[in-house]
Amino acid sequence: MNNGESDIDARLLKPYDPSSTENRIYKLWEESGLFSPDICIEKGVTRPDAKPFTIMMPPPNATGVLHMGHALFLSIEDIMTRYKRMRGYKTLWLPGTDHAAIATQSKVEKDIYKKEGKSRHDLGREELLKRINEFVESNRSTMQSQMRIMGASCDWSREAFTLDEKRNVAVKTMFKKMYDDGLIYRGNRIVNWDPKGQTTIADDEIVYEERKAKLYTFKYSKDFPISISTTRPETKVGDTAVAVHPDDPRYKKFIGKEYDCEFCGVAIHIKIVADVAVEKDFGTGALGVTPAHSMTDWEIADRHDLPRPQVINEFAKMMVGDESILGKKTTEAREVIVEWLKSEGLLLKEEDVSQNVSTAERTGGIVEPLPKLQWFIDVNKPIKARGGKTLKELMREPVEKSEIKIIPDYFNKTYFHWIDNLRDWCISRQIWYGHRIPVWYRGEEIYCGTEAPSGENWEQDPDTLDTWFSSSLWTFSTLGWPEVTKDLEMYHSTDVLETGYEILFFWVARMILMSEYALGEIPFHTIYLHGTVRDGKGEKMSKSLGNGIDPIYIAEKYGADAGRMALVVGTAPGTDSKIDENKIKGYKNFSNKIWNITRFILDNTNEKDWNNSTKNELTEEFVKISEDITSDMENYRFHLASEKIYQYIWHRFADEIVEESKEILKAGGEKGEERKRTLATIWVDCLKTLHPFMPFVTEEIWSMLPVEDKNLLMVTPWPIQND
RNA sequence: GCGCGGUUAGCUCAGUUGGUAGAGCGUCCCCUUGACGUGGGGAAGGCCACAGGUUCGAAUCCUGUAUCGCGCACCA
Repeated sequence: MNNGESDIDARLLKPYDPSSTENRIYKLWEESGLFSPDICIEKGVTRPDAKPFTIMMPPPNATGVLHMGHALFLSIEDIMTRYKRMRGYKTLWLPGTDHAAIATQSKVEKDIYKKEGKSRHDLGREELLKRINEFVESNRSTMQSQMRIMGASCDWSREAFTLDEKRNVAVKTMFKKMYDDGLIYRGNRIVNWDPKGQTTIADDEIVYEERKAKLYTFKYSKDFPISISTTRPETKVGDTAVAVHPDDPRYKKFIGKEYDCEFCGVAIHIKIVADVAVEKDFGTGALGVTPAHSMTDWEIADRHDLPRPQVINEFAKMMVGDESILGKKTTEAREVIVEWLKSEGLLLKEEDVSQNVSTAERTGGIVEPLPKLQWFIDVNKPIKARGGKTLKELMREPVEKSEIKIIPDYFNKTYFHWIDNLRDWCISRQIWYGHRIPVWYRGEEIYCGTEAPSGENWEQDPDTLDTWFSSSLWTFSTLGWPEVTKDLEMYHSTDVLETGYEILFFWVARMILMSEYALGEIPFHTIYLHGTVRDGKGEKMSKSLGNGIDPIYIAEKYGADAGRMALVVGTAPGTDSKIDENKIKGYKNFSNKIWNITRFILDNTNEKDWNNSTKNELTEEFVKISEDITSDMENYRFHLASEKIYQYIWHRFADEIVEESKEILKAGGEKGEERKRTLATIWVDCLKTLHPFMPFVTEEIWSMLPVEDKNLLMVTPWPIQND
């Protein structure tokens, strides 16, 4: 080569090959220990008094392998982490996985049933849990190796699992604390019951499906004065009232009256009540109130002190009536009752309507609202230790006061809207996989504690906790709480919570709740919400659709660097994106481009050029760009920062500066010497700036540069060190 | 029903505090130039959904309309 002054690394003579590079580089990083902030201090790359920067990884569900959505969040969080680490922060990105109680158990149950034809009851609690644990362990290690493939620079030494022993201590401690404060109570209340999964589910675990249904209009009996409409006549055997709007002139005269009816062989007692929840214009303007099997009716019953007989059981079968309906499925009973109405001449109208049917997200079962004895968290009870504020207020205030900033900010409104509609949180689940409720019973006695009570004949509550209970403790349970550890003091409150907007409520809001309640501080000051990664057609990628693109396949084919860039460039926070293999290919080409830029510069420079940085128009131009990019990084505009460095490197540095350098270098002389130093100076800073986005190829190139006293690029200071 | 968001080049999308529009991919033409053909040079292509308003000036702010998407609530 022209000067022959430096020996080019043999690797550079071939096109860049990510597959032979990335694994090796990751090993290098991991073996250096520098993902851990402690080691960074030990090795002198971070000052002991540096400010901490902390991200808790949203733990992926232990149900499967990583998909593109995970690849997106891993990329964004790794970008933030690497950037802050290079800025000198005591940087902690703590990884973990979520046991995802219902999702995991139902997956394993399904698999076992398919393979062995056995139900969980055939296996028993112990055996099922053993199987689930095996399944989870194997998934966890798969996911961990996948995160390594993506280049995640997280601190594996602190890795956590929402169902490990330490997290179990945190869960039990929190439960007891809330129980003692009267925030957790056991109550017989209406819940969403999934007859298929045989468990309660949260409001957020319901998926509405639009279906066709028939709306029947009828009277309970011939002498009943008001007709009502329903799509579920079978529930009417559980009616205790008819509600009308207080201002409805048609029904005013009936308010307060009571009637005894014989409805399909069941004696019912109906009181006419006035309630503003009733819409005058819907149906007949009169609502048959079934307190035990409808959420809104339950609330009406609260307001009017109505009895709430349960007429449908946990298997969605009728509990009352004669042999014509007793024990029958609700759908069968419906037909019987409709026939009865017809034969009695009570049916006035039958019309086709479409309605939203509540189904369980995980099992697809039709949700049957039922009264059940369950554990709840009271979100409206004033808490003495928190100045009489309620949990709702504790969730609302930090966002209201901008102590917590949501990016993009239009999610603030969604957040407040959700809080306003929030009801008490049902936290008990009738499944086996999860944190067991730390409550024991003996006759009438009840005991709540982190350990079983002493004495004979105590029986622990068989239920487990909603998986979100344990994940809501994530920002501090990962740091050792309830123990006051050094980590907890150093890294909590954390800095950024990066996650998908779809779990703003399930998870993010509840972390705010728990942190404010237990520690009296915010769990993080910034919430960065990313969108959903969709396929080329704009459909949500899912296993059931079979349209998922495996990020590992992408990493193998194009390199993790290319995949990361494709996911990040131009993807504004909060907006959905489509994955496009062509785009990824483009960034693979970019990897090769910077590979060859390096070859050109190394070909034309000497060791001294790399250790004698210079300052001139070109270097100053890059400083400006670098400052601009730094400002983007500080303001979470990674989609712009990544694009800018890409633009600069390819279309300014390579296309123009390198091109014009060919002439200048040929001419030689002092100008040529200065140009060599310029190229080296700018290129060093380009690699640093690009490193958070494309860590592998930049680290690999860095290792080949004749820069003196260099450390790994991942801990080399960022070009701009002031904000 | 309530709320939120999108509507910008053929496609996918950026556009930070208002200063008459950008990228990637695609298309067309040219270039076997010593870093790279996974490349280089050039070109075409947009009344920034529509209608008003504020402003010296609007893709950007305000009002309304259309349309697509999402969230919540829910019809008993």
